[in-house]
Amino acid sequence: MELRRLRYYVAVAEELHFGRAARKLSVSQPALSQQIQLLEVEVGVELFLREKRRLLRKVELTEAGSFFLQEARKILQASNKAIEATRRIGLTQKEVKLGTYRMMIRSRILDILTVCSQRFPDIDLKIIEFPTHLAVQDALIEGQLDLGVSLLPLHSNQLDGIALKPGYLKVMLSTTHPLATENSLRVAQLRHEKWVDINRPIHTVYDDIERMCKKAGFSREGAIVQEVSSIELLSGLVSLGIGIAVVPTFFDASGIQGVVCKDLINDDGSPFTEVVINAAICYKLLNLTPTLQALANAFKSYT
Amino acid sequence: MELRRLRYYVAVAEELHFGRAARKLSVSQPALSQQIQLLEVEVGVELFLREKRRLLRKVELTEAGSFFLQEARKILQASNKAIEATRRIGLTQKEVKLGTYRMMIRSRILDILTVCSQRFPDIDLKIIEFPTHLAVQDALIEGQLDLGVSLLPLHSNQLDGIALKPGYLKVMLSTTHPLATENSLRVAQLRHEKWVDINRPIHTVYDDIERMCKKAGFSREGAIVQEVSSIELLSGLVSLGIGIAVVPTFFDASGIQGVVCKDLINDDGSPFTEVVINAAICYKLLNLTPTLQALANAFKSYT
DNA sequence: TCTATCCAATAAGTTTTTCTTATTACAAGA
DNA sequence: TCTTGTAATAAGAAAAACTTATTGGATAGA
Repeated sequence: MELRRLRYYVAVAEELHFGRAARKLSVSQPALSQQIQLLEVEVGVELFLREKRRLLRKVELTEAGSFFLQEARKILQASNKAIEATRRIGLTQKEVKLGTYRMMIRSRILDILTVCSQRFPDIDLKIIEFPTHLAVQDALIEGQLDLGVSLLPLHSNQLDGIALKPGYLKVMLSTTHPLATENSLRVAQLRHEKWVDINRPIHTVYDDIERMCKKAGFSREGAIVQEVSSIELLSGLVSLGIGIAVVPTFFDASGIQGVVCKDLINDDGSPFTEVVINAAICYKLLNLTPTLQALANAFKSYT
Repeated sequence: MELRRLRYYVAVAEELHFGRAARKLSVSQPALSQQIQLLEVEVGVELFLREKRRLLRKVELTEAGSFFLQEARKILQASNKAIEATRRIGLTQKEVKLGTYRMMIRSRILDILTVCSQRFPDIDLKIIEFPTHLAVQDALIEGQLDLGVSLLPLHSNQLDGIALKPGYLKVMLSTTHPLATENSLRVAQLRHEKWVDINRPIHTVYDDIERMCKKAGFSREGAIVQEVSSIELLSGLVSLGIGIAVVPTFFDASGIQGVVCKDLINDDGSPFTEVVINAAICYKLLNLTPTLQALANAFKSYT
């Protein structure tokens, strides 16, 4: 038997609904049905009342099923506890230095701190901020850091990393901007705008954006009225109506007063994915311990 | 975390030797090394003392490792107990009728009974013997049986089954036979022998064997001095020197006085696998419950 | 009673994970 | 130094799990 199946089983048994349980597990409904069937065969017993050709459409537990639910919960809990306790005993490294860069989104940093304190309570995570994502990579190579969040590509083969979900671009506008009523925007609709943006030296996709505009028949050259060093500052300028900006899709602007974000779309209405911002959790290969790897994995799945 | 990794871990931690543990688990050594590494990353801690570039080549547990071993044992035990107890509660069917055929090897039947009583102690397994493997299939269709062991192919699409390991042919000789000193035999070496065999109506590969002999330049026609109805009787005749016989490789003749078995090989020395005897655990699709499926799986992996 | 909707099961094909067979690298013993 | 034993690594094969699309049965509303 495998714990995956127990996790799936517990989800279905708690929801009593395959569709909902599947959503909760971020898995498709057929995958879930299959795994539950396999589990039933493994145990050799029907866990859900389904035999009656679903006369009542409700999913219900059999007697054996509800017993098994209790046991499954215990086993899952025991395995989590075992990992935690083992970690506590075996941690060689109590302090981990994680490098971030100025442009990095505050909410991501918060997420990371949260995950760490929950899943690795004995690790003391020190966040060290660098001016640019490249400075993070340098610091990793020089051994000043254990882990770093940076943008791809990595500029040394001493480094490696785990990619996070790729980010695309969205448009940030003042709520009073004429285009703020649109659902989504095509690049061409931005041709006569004033822009604000991040300082070129820190910028990883400046040229990509320029290329994107050229393709749509205009240029931002001369239309960029101000450059700043952080995305938070940028949103300030946008909210004041100084200009519009493009920001990564993973930047959450919902808490920021006076700005709205609009999806960028192609002419056919499909999402615009030509410009990609790839971030990763990276480390120096020589310094990679199981602990750091486990941490990196944990961050990956939560960001 | 997955239980597979825990099982692997316990094996290595008990053996303190990757190679031996791998053999015990019927898995290759690299697979085991990989899974253990993944487990270490998952837990975030080194479980084995390996970092020291193996100055002593011995595999040793870290402190965290031996704690984790205890926990892993507990979890595995709990999951086995959970399945057993759930089975006990949920079993809908206490009696299972399993059909076998006369030619079937006694030791296999014993294996099956053993597995059942160990893994499904609440099930009362009734063995019913039929004259031929075809009679087993008929009885399944008529609903007289829950499961059956039979030879492939299945003669109805109402039936399905799980194939067992394929069997090939080996030669059974009297210990006093001139060829009994050989290590292995080519078909052509048997051209002047007298034969005993199973009754044609029960025989599934009679024609295959005849074809095999023809290929080697002779025929058994006329050289078959007696036909019998069970493989045990057959070995009796062989031990008396009445003739030689071909039997399935999975037939264990080591307990039978006065006979030896020799592998059949091709001219190039490779094993002769042209004639295949395919057995399967089968069932009627309509009557298939999770319990029967679980039983069938259990038998499959033990035979 | 018909139609639309909801839901789990099934089917087919893809992706991910695990496993296998080399091969390597290192230590220890002859 | 050469051989042997052992675990780690690499690369490709096999198995397991997952995806989307479809089916079929059951309910609810027209």
